[in-house]
Amino acid sequence: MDRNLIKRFTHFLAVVEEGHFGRAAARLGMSQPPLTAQIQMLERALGVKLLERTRQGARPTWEGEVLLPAVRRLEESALAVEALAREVKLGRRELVNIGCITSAMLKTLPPVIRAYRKQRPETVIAVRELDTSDAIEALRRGEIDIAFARLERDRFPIRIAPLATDRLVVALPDSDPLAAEDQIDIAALQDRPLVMLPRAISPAYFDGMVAACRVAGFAPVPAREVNSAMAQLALVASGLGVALVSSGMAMLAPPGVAFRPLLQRVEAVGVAVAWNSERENPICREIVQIARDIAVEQG
Amino acid sequence: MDRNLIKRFTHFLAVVEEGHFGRAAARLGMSQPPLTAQIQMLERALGVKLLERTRQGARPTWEGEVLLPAVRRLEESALAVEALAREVKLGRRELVNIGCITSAMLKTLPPVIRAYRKQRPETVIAVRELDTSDAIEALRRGEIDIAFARLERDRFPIRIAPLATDRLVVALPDSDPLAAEDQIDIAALQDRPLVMLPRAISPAYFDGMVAACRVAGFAPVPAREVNSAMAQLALVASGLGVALVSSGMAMLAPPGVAFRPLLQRVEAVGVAVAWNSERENPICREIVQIARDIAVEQG
DNA sequence: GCCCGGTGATAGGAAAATCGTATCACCATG
DNA sequence: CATGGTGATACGATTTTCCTATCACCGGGC
Repeated sequence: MDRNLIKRFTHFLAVVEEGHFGRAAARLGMSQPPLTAQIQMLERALGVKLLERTRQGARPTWEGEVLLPAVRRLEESALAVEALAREVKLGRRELVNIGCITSAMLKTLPPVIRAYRKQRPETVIAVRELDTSDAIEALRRGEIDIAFARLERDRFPIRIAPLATDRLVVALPDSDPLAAEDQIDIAALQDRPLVMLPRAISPAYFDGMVAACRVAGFAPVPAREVNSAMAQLALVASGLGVALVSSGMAMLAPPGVAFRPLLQRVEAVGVAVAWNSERENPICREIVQIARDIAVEQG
Repeated sequence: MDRNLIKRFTHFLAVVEEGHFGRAAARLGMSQPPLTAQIQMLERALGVKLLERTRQGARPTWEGEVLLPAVRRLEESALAVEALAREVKLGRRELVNIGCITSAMLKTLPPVIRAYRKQRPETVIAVRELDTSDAIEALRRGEIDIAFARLERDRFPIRIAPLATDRLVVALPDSDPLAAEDQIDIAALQDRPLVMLPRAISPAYFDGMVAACRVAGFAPVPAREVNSAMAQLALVASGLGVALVSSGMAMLAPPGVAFRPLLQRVEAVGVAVAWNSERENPICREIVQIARDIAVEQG
């Protein structure tokens, strides 16, 4: 990747938003001619014209329009990093806040909450659905006290207790020929478009899935990326691809989707309960213990 | 924003992933000393030490760990822009970004996508799960082209086409005595703790539910608020309360939860397809038309 | 038709950023 | 003690980015 292009994409966005090279330059704190030069360099590097220039200013070409949403997300990611860095520099809760990934929401969490509630009926329990990476971050910042997420090791100050191993299963459109089989050889997915979650959302899921495909001799080709496990299932139901998902998702019975186990028993990183050791308190300890006990009972 | 920092964040990520300045430099196609310099400039600019240096290489500090997920998202955004630019250059693809609320994810969206795909197999469809308020924002900013959300009227520049009416149903723990009934009088919920979504997430759902309870002579007491429909169901399954949810959620068939219709037919704001009239394009028009046609067929 | 003003593009040079090679400082290991 | 591996420092070269000044083009008004 040519990293010098990254900044230029944000310049492109400024011009689109201002619709005018001069005003965009002012906003970026520079003069107009070098901004023109940067946009032209970007266009040359991509081999695509991104802006139509008129006397009334500039507006995106069709190609520019297609790129725009992704460029916006890049800008927002950069702003998010910047904002987070500011907060980290400054360094700073109640009740028990639990974060939980989608696939643990209906399988792992309810029995834990039921048991905890028997012991501590007066504690307020708040639950948020979060993906693994957001859950880790929320633990660090003290926004949640406990997380149920797909993690395999401690990372100071986050401590974990593994609750279960997990397996990957195939989610298919129920009209798919492969759905007629009881089990599916992972190699059969070689040329199939895969609906995947980005690595950032759940690194363990992503790495486990990539590793399993590689062992079978191919690199998974992401046909689509989506931002949630539910969206993954929706695209499968829409016929846009198949997905390797955790077995926890098979507890849902969404119409249009068939779940099939893999012929190869592909272990995935299971759900663990996690907490921030710097913010450990009796409630945390109790919930963690309950989660462990239940995991042992369930084998 | 200091745009020169963006590239350096991606350098930081490479060092973390390699755990070694030398190997990270090789991966980035540069030599080690300037990489060291770039990281130090980044640390100085942020006023935060991001990496501990040891003889065995480098690993992130606590602060570095906190920033890491956001930096990963930045890197992936950049890769996504690059990948999309490549596709745009080849002129092969059009991209349509769709946002969809959870309850429409498996009921409304798949048939629309299936139909559209028959007409335009070369169009790339990207789907994101968003709640109603986020979907409106994303439409305004042009991050998505189409949204399926719970809306009842236009709000310039957002235009909508209603697709369906909807009804509220009761979600109960399946062991609940009330689950034995075929239909439930809403008044029976008067003293039951309700698991609710905040108004901000879906104003239409909230207002419809509050209105129905008031007609029955009581104000709903939110025992719990959660951030997603999935978390709502998880708390019901955990025995922490009951919920009034849209009938679309019953399609998930989650374990531990029973869905029962209300005795009173309580209409709720249904799912509508929405688009930004300032960014209207042929693809939007086609998808909106397909969604309408399907809604009419389904009655 | 002519003039004017607004827009982005071009030109040339200066400044800043980024880079490379060479070397250093430190530390663990044998 | 010698060696090797790591990141840091030093210095100079190269590349990138920037600025001011000016140009080319075009539409609108008179």
